[in-house]
Amino acid sequence: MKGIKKSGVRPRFQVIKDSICQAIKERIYLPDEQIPTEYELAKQFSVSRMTANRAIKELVAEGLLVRYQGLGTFVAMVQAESPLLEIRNIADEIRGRHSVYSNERYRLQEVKADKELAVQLGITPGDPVFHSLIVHKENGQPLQFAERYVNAAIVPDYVNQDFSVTTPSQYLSELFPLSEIEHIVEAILPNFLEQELLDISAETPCLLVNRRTWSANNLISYARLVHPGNLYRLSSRSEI
Amino acid sequence: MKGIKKSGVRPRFQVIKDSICQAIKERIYLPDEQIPTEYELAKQFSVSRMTANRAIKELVAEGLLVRYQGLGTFVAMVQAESPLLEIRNIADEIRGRHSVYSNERYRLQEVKADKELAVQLGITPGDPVFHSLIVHKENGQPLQFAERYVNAAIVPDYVNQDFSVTTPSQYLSELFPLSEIEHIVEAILPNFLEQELLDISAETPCLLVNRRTWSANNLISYARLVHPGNLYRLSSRSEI
DNA sequence: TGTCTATAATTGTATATACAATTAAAAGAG
DNA sequence: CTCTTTTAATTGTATATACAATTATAGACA
Repeated sequence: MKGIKKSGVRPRFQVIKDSICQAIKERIYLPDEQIPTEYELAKQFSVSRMTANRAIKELVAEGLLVRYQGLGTFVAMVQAESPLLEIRNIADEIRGRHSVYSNERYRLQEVKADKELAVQLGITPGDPVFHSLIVHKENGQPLQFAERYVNAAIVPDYVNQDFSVTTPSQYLSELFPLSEIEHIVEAILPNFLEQELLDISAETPCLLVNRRTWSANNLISYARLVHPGNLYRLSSRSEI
Repeated sequence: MKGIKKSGVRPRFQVIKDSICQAIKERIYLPDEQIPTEYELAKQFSVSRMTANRAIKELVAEGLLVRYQGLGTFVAMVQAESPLLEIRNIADEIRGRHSVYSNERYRLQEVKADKELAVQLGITPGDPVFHSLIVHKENGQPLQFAERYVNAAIVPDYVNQDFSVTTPSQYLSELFPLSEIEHIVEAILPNFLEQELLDISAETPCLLVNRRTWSANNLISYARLVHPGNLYRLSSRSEI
């Protein structure tokens, strides 16, 4: 009969994973410390480099390790520190609270990308982009300053749309189905325009959500969503 | 700085992943439908079976596909994108990799819960809690002000631990395996103590991560993690 | 008919090898 | 000394190959 030993045999890559996990847990490998290279692990466990590579690659995916090409593999600095956040459409969020949603649209025009914007959109400074600016309000109180830049080379007709009948995100999602989305959250103080439109003081800290969207590997848009810190939070609660 | 769209060549396994992703998205492959076998994909994309295997294995890890040995690979039934995004600290990218970690511990003592803390921990004002305060630093620069309150009624020995050999999170996670976790992120201006310990001005906006943890329906701890907004960001990037 | 068996299909694991890409450090040039 | 170039170390990707494990099914057999 074969197959009996199967239940007892752990795959070799799993043995390596377990060993590294335990070493991290027992603080034999400390945070940010370099662990043995693939070559060394392969020798140590008498496996091929590919098998050691698989073990490490999976641990990286699980967040226990980080690795840098040319440098090595290191124990992740912050274990289990990554929150899950829900970033929702602001209008839905406001309506979900049974509040009155409204907005004010301030601009929709073609501009030339400055240096920073060019970096964000992966284009060349001076390239044309479409710029729109909307302030979303809850019960008349400004809750989000939403500035969006769209790559004009990819979406040339964006500026000609009538966004009173459709919405920018609706228009974009139909023509350019979302393939990838990036959010970066940071804390800032509002600039003058943001102070004015959000009706807040210069000392009110704000949550800034930077959002970039891709469609079929094209970087379509970059949005800057500014929220007054005293009115808006990102939260999540999850079972493990 | 990379991490932006790889402009040059896309790895072959990535091309296969993209192709399958898109086919799922466009409902060319329907939920529960079998997709081509590794052998067929390898032939179709003119790659080795190992490369096709990698593409599929990663899509399985991402939840788009499920596979059964001996049967085949199928489109996952639940394509329900949770709006929850896993957000990770990208302090590494901001600071670069030449970092030396250190921390300073300021307190570990039993205190009585005030009204606000009692609300957070679901206890009665005056109940005992353990309070610890650590400032995490890299290259001597303060990066996180971490204030943690632990319910003393549930974890009575917390204050007696020697946290130079173990860590608070390690101790807690072993005795009280995490069952639920809540994060609330907001933007604040630092109070005087935070300014001092983080070595920032009163005008530096900060990201505050409020974290509460549960174990077996007991509210174990409440942590207040304050990060200077210019050094700390939360980021997520996900394929759809 | 019902049950066991062999087989084909498919995924799972493992190896040896090769070359590319990235990084830090050493070596060299001025 | 400073700047540039080269080199070594390490991870990233890719291939060809082999055999193991699992599953459904077709076929053999009683």
